[in-house]
Amino acid sequence: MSISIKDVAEKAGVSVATVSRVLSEGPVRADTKERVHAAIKALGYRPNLSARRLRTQHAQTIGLIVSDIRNPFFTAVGRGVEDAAYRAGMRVLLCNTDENVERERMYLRLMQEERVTGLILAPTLAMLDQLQKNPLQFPAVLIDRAGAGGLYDSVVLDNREAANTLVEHLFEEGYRRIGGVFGQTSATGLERRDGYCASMKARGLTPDPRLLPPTVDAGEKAMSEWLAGPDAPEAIIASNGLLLMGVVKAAQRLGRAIPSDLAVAGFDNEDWTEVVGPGLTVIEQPVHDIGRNAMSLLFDRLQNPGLAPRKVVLSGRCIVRGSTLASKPAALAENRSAPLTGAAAMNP
Amino acid sequence: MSISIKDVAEKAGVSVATVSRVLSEGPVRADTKERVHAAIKALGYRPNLSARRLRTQHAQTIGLIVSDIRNPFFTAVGRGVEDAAYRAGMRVLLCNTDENVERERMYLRLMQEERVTGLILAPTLAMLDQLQKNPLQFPAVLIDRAGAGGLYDSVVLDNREAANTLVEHLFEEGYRRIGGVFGQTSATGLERRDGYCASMKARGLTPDPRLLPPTVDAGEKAMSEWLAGPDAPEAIIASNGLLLMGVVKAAQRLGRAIPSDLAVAGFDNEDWTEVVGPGLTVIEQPVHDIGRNAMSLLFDRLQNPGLAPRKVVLSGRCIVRGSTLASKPAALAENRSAPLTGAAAMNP
DNA sequence: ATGAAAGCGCTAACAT
DNA sequence: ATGTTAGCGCTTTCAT
Repeated sequence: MSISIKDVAEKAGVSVATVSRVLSEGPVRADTKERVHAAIKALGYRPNLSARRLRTQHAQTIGLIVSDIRNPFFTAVGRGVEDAAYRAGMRVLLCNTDENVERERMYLRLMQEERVTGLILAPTLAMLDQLQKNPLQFPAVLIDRAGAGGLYDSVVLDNREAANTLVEHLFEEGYRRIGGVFGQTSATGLERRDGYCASMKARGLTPDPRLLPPTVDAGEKAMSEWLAGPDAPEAIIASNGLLLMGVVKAAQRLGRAIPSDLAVAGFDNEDWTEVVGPGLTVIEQPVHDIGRNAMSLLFDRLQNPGLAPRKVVLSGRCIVRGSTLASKPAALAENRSAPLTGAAAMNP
Repeated sequence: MSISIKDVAEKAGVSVATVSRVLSEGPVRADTKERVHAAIKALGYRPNLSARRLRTQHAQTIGLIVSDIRNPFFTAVGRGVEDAAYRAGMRVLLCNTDENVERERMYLRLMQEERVTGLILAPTLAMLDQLQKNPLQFPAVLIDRAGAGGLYDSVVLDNREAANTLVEHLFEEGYRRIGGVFGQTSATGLERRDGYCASMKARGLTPDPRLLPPTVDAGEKAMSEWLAGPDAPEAIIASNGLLLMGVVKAAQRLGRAIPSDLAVAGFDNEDWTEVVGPGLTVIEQPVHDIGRNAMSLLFDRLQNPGLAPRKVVLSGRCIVRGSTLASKPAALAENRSAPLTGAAAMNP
């Protein structure tokens, strides 16, 4: 049993109410306040947050559920959330679902049992669906992956635009057979795929998107097979940093030079994308802003629960590096304009 | 106000005690149990963890305080901890101090206010000191950075051995002017520095260690100046993944080729170290094991508080890649054996 | 300015 | 097997 407010009250010769007032900076005479502080120090008293929360019905806690803590995108977003939360005197409860709906459900339950003040959530596709049917009991903001739904506040990237930017850039550099690997567990992965497909078609090219688990290993495995086959692309787009890493690993393993054998572009401007090979062309997401915006939407909603759901759409910034800047013979470039299906047809 | 056990009891026509028994799988008749479950479902009841914790005096919570969540080493350790915790029915409270003693103290206070069951902590140097003077009120396990102190259980890498392994490897490859950058905020950084210095001296070489804040930027800045100066090393050791990244960035910025202009070795086998340049030689830490071992020590202590503090020392594995494998003329190698101070002296 | 007392939601004796 | 009740540590009326 640890030291309670009662022990402090006894030691200071006052009532528990007075101690409580001292703790909450209430009206207390200076000398009694001093006596109480002395007692607190002498006993090493620390308030019990469980008791306080139970009494006040105020958790002062923001839940943050992300799908993969190993993904630097989410750690960066987390920092944004944390900074804003602590400025507001709130704690952050960080949970990691591993893109696993089971765990996601478990953590959502936990959040409810903790009676969190609000929640910031990067849901899987499956969860996104459930959230529309069974709305949450507390204010929530969706990040990174909001889908179309209109029940929740959200802050996302303009994924279609960003994917289009990458396709456009590759097209202008002369690439035609442009493939793409996309995370299959998130609305974001799908949106980037859609943007890619639309952009390809708009240029008269045949899209070749592959949906994968958003992990390094899945990316490497899929790309290894793809690159070794007859329908190998001459440029590839990866929908997040983990898949991008997988692509690079596969290219290296197969001895494909970047960009001369394979041009590479992707999402997430992580440190390593700058130093690998000739540098990787990426869409940089305003990671910290995503976190901050999410908190800001959340606080607005806490103050005014009646607000209509808002969607904040941020833009990515395309950082062009050497991985997409092959300068090659025009002849080869000509060759490239053959539609992707042409080559694919060679492989019945 | 949310739904409480009382509402459920009323709806099911039983007492709150019975509901509580149902929740804790106590002895309840099958049909009443069913009625209670029905009521729970109908009302969407979820237990209030604050109340439960207050009553049971059992937080069922493991605190985890790390110094930098952006460092993949710590996210990986975190996963190990989380896995073990959830298997034991415990929650993890993850906090991130940014190597900032202020925040570290704040979080330590928070842990106490949450009345955590136990704590896993990667302390800064300054905190390590305080921990010896003012012991914590609850069981704690130090990870990554334990220093010499004997008050706490700890699980660490054999840092001196690992640093020696790197020096030895570089020496055998013919490098003589071997510099090192080490994190200045952790016992681990200092131990690796000491191991490096001892190993250098044992080979008749003059060590040139630099202590830095353990960040990419600090590493890049320091190395840029170092490499541009007259006492530039021909090989460099970096004491963690962030500094290692800084070294690589600096080398690239200055147009130094790896390994022909600068050999590079470091700690932490992150994905990117495999794909950058010729691949980076690194010490791989058993990251997941560190987390798991920490939890295991913690649980042992919870069951038996009287145990004497134990220190688990794990070994790193040296992964040799191209960044340290320059094959160069013997003449150059001869040149290299000139003591580092010789060159340094040219710069008064 | 301070104290007495109720009660937040829950569990665990102790009754029945 | 089930109900009654005390109390975990705290805040917050309501008195004084």
